[in-house]
Amino acid sequence: MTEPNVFTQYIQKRNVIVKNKKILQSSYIPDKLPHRTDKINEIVEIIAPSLSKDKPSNILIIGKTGTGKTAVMNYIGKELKKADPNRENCAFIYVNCEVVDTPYGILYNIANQIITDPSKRIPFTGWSLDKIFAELTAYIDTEDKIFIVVLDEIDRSFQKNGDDIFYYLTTINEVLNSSRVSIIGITNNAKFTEFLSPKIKSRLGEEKIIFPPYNVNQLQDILYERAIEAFDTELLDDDVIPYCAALSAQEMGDARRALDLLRISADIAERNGDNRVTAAHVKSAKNKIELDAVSEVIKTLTVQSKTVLMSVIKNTEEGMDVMTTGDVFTTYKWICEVIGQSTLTQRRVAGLISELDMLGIVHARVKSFGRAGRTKEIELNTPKEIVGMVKSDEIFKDLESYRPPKQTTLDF
DNA sequence: CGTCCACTGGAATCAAGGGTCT
DNA sequence: AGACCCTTGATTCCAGTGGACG
Repeated sequence: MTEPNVFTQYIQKRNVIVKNKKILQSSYIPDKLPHRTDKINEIVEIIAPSLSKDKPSNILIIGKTGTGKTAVMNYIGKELKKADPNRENCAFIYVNCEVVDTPYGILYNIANQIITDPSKRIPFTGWSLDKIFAELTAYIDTEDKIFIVVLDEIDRSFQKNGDDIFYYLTTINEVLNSSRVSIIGITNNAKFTEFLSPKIKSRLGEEKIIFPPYNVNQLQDILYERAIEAFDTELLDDDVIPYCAALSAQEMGDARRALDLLRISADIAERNGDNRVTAAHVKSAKNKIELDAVSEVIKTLTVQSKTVLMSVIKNTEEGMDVMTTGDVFTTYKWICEVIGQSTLTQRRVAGLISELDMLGIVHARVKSFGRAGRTKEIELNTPKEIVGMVKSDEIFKDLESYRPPKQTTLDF
């Protein structure tokens, strides 16, 4: 037995409901993907020629978040490895463009999955893109196989960097002698292709596969499939899975959400020391997820962004429900002065506000006040807990002790 | 109906900071 | 050490723009 320690009481108190946590993780690749066999077959049919060194068509996979796009591709990758264990005929490369969203990063990732020789690895910064292109192309051509490159969340990269890398990746075959590269792009933005240049558009979308959202029943099946592996299902109330499924079905059939919901519900139950998972746990799990999502975003904000957000909060507290860019900027300048931070230009602050809007932290709409000008109408759109979190941030500690200059006079 | 405000949105550019290469 | 390269955040410039006011 282990010696008693600070964790002992915690571990003992905890009821174990989930046998295997990993299975409920959305990154886990199950052996069975319910309601996706048709899509799997479709894709397999297209890329099967790669096993005999014939280049398959490029594929564009379109579908909302949590419709199983990534899971299906990873599953196929796993199966491909089984079919060709030594990567003699084809190699499967997966890059998530949301995680690495710079051209350099994407290329670096692809290259280092292909290049096995440690001495030839590409440094994570420092080279020119041209050089990586050249090096990668040369390396690929020393082999004689089909490279299947999966670019997940491909639209993220495109938004930031345009289509240069896609151009390179789709034209690479013209300079290759022995090997061939085929691209599988995954996007959740159906309109993504509209913004591509025509040439790349037709190349990338040689084959298109649409992943429709799951409906309630399908979500239930998916959850159930995982639940029997992960749980002692006796410990789940009967209405838990249907409830999780129903909640996520409202959110466009997002299976990832459904799984998160189930996992966190069980987590909360365990932590409370309850011995069953109930619908009430699901409810609090839902709240927790929503809150976590926002606080995660807040944490990664730059100092300047936080200051801008703080300005919006301050203005709201001063009784301004809606405000203009100018209002925010005034407060922003004031806050910067108090906490001793350099101020940005109004143009930049306006940009930061737009970013906060896109993140859903504030609500901003451009509105014209006629002759009184045109500006954004900004509203705070954040739960209390988050506001508290921002305010308690260390960078604003000077602000608390500081008494704001009286701007409005209210006589009682 | 035209004017004109107070910004917006986009593009080009800069500076700093990460790094490699010779 | 100096020449380059990429990324990121910030800056500068400038041509719009919706609609209340005159």
